[in-house]
Amino acid sequence: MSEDSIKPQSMSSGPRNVLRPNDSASLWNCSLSPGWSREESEILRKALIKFGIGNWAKIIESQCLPGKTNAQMNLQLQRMLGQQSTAEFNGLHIDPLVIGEKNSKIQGPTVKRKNNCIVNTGGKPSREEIKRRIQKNKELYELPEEKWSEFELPKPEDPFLVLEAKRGELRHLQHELSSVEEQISALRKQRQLHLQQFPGETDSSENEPECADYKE
DNA sequence: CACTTAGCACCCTAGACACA
DNA sequence: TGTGTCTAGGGTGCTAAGTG
Repeated sequence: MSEDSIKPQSMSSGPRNVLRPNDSASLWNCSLSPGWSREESEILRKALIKFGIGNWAKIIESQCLPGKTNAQMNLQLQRMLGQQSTAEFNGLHIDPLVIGEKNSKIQGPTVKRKNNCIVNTGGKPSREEIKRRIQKNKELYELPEEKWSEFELPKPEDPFLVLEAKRGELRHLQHELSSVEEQISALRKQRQLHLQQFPGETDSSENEPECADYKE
């Protein structure tokens, strides 16, 4: 830091750099982050068991999770472990959800949590302390090699095939949307005809939800 | 209804660490 | 020793719930 008197600013004020559609309703008690699908989370879990916790370079190299950065994966690991500090599991072939399950049961006034993750409050542990914890966690949680060595991770796909699949998905959704729009339009016409024939009846459509959201 | 508060997710960066 | 990587911890903006 060059300016020791200035408080570090992690993010500039004003609008955020990235607009996130997933800035959404509360996701309490949900292990998934909005940016992670259940499948992706499961792939990461397997990759962590196979390559070892914190071995981001190998996971990225395997291309089993294209587009994910080590920062994103680390955040998801923290959610799975249920604790912010990951150092004590570094390099271990463990199931992070086992630790997460254990951490979720830890309660008490001294337990500080952030995003449902236990935050380290007792000062930064020394190198020796971390090594000691790694050894202990290895004895307690490490899975045998014959278990994780046969884990199958998704192979990197041809980006053109991925693009084509996404286009197909988009076409399907567009078709579904126009079908729903047609149904709505037909119902409206039907109702108008009915009201023309029986003008005395009230228009029950007033109680219907607005469909404006469907318009692009 | 407007405002406040609580709690969440994601972003960001300083500093520690590993390695060439 | 320089450089790149990793990660702990803090900041910001969001929504839901609470309150007057």
